[in-house]
Amino acid sequence: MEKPEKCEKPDKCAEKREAIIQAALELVAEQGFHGAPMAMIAEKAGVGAGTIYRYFENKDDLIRWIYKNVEERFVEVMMQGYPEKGPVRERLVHIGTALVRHLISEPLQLRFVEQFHNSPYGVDHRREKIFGQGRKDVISELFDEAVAQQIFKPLELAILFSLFFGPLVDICRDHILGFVKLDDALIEQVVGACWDALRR
Amino acid sequence: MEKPEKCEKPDKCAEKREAIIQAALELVAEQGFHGAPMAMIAEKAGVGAGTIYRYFENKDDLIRWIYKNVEERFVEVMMQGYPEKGPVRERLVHIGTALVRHLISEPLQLRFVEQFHNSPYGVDHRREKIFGQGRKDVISELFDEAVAQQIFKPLELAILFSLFFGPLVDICRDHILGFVKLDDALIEQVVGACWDALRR
Amino acid sequence: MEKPEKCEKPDKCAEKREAIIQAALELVAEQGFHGAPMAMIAEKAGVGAGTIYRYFENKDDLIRWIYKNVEERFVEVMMQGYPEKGPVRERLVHIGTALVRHLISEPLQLRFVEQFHNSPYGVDHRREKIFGQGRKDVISELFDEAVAQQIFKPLELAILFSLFFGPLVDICRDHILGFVKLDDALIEQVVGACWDALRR
Amino acid sequence: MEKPEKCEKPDKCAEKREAIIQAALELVAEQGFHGAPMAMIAEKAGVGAGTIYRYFENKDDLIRWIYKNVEERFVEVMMQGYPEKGPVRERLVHIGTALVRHLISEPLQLRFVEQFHNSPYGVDHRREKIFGQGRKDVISELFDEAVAQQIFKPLELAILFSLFFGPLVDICRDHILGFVKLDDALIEQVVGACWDALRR
DNA sequence: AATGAATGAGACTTCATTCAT
DNA sequence: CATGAATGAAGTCTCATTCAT
Repeated sequence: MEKPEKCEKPDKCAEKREAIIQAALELVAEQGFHGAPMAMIAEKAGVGAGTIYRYFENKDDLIRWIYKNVEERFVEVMMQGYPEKGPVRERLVHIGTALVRHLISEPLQLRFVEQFHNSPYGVDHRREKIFGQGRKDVISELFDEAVAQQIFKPLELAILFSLFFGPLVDICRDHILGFVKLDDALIEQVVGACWDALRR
Repeated sequence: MEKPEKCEKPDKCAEKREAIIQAALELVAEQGFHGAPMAMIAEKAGVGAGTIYRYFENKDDLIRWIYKNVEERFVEVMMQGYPEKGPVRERLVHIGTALVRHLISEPLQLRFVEQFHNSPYGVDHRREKIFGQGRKDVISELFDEAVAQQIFKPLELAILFSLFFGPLVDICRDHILGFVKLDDALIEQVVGACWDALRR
Repeated sequence: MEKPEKCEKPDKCAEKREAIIQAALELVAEQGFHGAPMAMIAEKAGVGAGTIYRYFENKDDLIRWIYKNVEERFVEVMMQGYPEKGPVRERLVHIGTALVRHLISEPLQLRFVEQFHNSPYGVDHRREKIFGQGRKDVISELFDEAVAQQIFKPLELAILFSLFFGPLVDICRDHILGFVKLDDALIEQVVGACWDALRR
Repeated sequence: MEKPEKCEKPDKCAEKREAIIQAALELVAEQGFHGAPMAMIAEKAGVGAGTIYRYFENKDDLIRWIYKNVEERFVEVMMQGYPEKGPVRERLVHIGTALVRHLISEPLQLRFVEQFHNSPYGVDHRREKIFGQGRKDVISELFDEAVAQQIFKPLELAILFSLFFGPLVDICRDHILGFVKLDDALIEQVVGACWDALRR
């Protein structure tokens, strides 16, 4: 992930960039898009309003960039300690558990992603994700493999993803909002339930 | 679906009300809240800008009213032909199938509801829904019963709901956006998968 | 004061007219012009919004008509029991006392008049009053006479009026708003003070 | 007359602020509140519509700020050259004369204040002025002293103020509107008349 | 490179007035 | 005649973006 703008003092610049991103992330996560005007983001980041435009073309660009980063972070987390050689179930449980643990430890990221999905760009993004499958990622490969081995139900990838990730994200949201209280045991049960949905 | 405003000429009034509701529903569903200014709603409905305010106190009121109605419609649909005396699985499959059929036949309603959930009122609404369980509805009762009979996993209602309804809604969205193509056979499979997630 | 609109059922019409006038008077007096929209006046008067326009050309016309009536009422009150043959002081005290008594017994009329004086028409009205002295009224004659007899200071009528009526109206307003408490004795003192201002 | 908003370039900012204040003062004075929409104020001030909101939170804030300043200016003017040690009559005449001279030289300020007094805030302001007499000002002290020395009639402060200031303001308004023509001699006579109203 | 004051399009809402019923 | 639903111009205020410093 290269920095889209050149900068002579990398440290200083990276700092400001990060401050802007963090401020925008927090505001959008906590107040929604409509509660995150550029002026407020700038103030919270401790920079001038015009400065944001030196790092991002416009508000959309900023938002999209944050989304991309957060999503990549999700993948990183799921790949950390991924038992590449383990059986399908172990690999899937690892992914689900890692994701849930991350989401509830980074509530702002989850809330941001949810805000993003409902917006003009949300749909575009998902379209690109599903159809622009240029590069098969590890998770897609796992699902494909499980289908091929007749461990999973013979369904399209998009559907399998919804069956597995949909409930996990919903339940994490409920945890963050205080509607349910996840602990290690419960996480295991929930991930297990999602596994059941996929299993033949 | 009662008419909250008095009106001397029910026909004419109901027409305009419906036109406003339909216009707002479409615009919000297709463009998001941010793409549905009151002036545009009025124009699409073929009424003057001020006319909306004869039927709804303000924009929030309009949006909430639509949401409430759409949600009630969802429940109605799920309850239509509900096999009250049938086994748990049959009842659950009926609910899931009916919901999916309705959602993909009324794509605007689904998109609207998704937009609504991300907004200042979205969270409040869910909170009230989960904690203000004054009146147990038929669906909650079904789930409670299935847990008591040890047919479902022993999990909280909120979690069971996420496991069952979360993927269904996600997949319907993907169908609407053209990412997957649901037919009767596929619907059955998907609902079956969600059942598997709940089953002990 | 003829009724500007013809009407076949004088009773019914007069009733509606009065209701409209009373409603407008109250609303303007209590909430100011900005708190008295036509729709609210109509509702308070128990008539349709459009009905007002059968009796008055527009809002300005309504307001002006009320003002004219209220002002005429003031004159009537001051002329009631007016000691035409009495000495100047007695006549003036009668006028002042009668006015004060009326104003504090009809707070709405006072408040309305004050609202009226500050408005686009307020100035026009005063201009006409001062320069369009076509018909000398009794009060102007009294002041002229008092000046001629060298009882009053040799000042213009407009100034003498301000010296006498200005404080009286102000003090009545303060009474209505609860800032001072007028009783018969105090009224006498205040009118006496205003007399002192005029006296040579 | 402190600047309530911070600004890095005092000169430029103060200029715009002043332009906005002057524009609002003129429009309100000449056309009333109803004739002074924010867009018109902005245009007259030669700034963008949104700019006003960098200096004032909202329209009320702008109006109140102007009023406060104008009122303070009135007090300043009356206190300039105030003969603190002189006899009561001299002090009072100074106050009255200074006020009248100022009002007729700054007709916009007088008209503005009169507009202000008739408005939702007008009454509140007067109430606070009369009852919230936390800090006795010089003028109140003068009146209190004159009552104590039995120079003035034994009346409440609010009444004495109405007797003295009421006619002065009214007459200044008439001068501004061209109904009377004040000169030094006439001012002296009028102030003298108001003194007579107070004197025992 | 950074700032933040300035901008003005556009959002929501109100209300005097009209006109079909 | 009376009604009140409908209208749309106009009001207040917000905010993404620009640009002089």
